[in-house]
Amino acid sequence: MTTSLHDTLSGARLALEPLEPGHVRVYSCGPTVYGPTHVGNFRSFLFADVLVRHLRHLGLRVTWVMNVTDVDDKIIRGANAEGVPIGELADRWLARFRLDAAALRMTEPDVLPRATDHIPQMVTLIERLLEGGHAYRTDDGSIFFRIASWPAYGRLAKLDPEQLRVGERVEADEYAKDDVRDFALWKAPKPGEPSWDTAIGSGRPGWHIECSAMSMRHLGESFDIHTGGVDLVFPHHEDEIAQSEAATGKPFVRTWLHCAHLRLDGAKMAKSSGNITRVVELLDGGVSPRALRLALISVHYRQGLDFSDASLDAARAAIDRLDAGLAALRAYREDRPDDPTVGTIVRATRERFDAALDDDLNVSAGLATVFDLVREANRRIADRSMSTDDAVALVALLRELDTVLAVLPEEAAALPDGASDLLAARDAARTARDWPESDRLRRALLDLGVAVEDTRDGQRWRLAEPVA
RNA sequence: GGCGACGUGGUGAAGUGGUUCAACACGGCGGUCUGCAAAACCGCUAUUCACCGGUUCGAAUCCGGUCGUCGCCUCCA
Repeated sequence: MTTSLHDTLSGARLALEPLEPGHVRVYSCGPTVYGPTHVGNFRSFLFADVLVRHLRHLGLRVTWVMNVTDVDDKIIRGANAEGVPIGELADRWLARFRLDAAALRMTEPDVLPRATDHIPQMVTLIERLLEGGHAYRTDDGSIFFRIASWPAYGRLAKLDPEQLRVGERVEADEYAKDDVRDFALWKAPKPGEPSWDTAIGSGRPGWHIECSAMSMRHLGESFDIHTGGVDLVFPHHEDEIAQSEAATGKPFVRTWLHCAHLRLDGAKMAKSSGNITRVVELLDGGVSPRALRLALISVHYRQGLDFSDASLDAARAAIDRLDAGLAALRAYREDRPDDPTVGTIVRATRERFDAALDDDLNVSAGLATVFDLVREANRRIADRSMSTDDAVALVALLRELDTVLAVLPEEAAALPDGASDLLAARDAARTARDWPESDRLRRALLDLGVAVEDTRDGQRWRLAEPVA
């Protein structure tokens, strides 16, 4: 069994062979913290999350680094508008990002490095580029990468450097560039902008250099996997490759993974076009975080995804089915010999699931195995053909697979205050065949967020999710 | 203008040459179970994979063309 992933640079499916056997190093382009993160951003983060979770489920060690861009034009503009330092604005939105990430059950990255904490590493990298003749300084003190010095430029994005259309808006301080296509490594200080005094002069970093500096710092000059949204292919990742490999002379990244866009009303969801849905708005609006997570991960990452209320509703319904199946398994009691087919199902399901994820993260196919498992479990519950221990084994498998998907309810879900008394009272009412009281208590429990269902094993409950 | 991706049922969406190739989920219809409800289970819901032509014993899957949708070439996950 081999994990294979679609690499953007080669355009081919590559078997995952970590540079250090058994240890995979992953870098993901994270948020720019100048405002609330939208669901499109999180599609990109969550696909990396699923990748990391899957590799760990396979038993591999993974070091996952996700950068935080805390200095750029938009942050500076936002901070100036509020009259606060950029650090204050960045801290505020980084905190919000962490809340969103936790709600969506994104794995905590091993390192969440901030650009402003890595100025020395960026400076060192720029010095190496200057020494190697790959960068030059302009009259105002800015430093640019010389694209003409790097013949491989354009390989990732499949763009011919000669054909690059030059943007109409050229900033005044960039007129001094040798070539309009050259990109900024270091920007000379300007009034109203933060600036650092360094060995290469005063100023602030360009956008791309931070990812090269931080990934090298935390993962080494060559590492296994780099992820991001497709819109980062050019120029961001193209520039990262050029500046990194020009500085080190080593291959930068083994496998480039890019996820397709989320679409809203048929068009790409992007801050610049205004058609965005923010995670915090959905959560505040009562959308189930688990349904949102499922909606964002259930479509293959290289496939465009239409985000809508309907897709959330469908995800919510799918979550309900999983919850109900899990609750039914946990409530199941039958004193009988074990069902010999259960062990077979457990092994086959795990194998199919891992194979699906190994196949370029085919989450849809992986989910299909989970739902097949739920149906098999429900069948055995319905005809009472398995033992209590069999049900326990199936719950354990669901929990195991959910270490990758992370959509099942919390293991230690606690009953709201007073609910257990109501459940006991309802149980007594049912024994007395007092149906009006039983129905009244069922409604009362639902008001507390506890859904009760009656079965041969007595009543069983599960926590109702908020409406999606 | 250059480059690239995609087009599967009522909906979302797997599948990329042949043993269930049309998975899985949502929705709908019928049935079983049940004090009621819910959940669940069973059956039905695409003889067909944008359209046309070709390759092949055989294609949703490969090739060519047509139409359509989207993305990148500029900040952007």
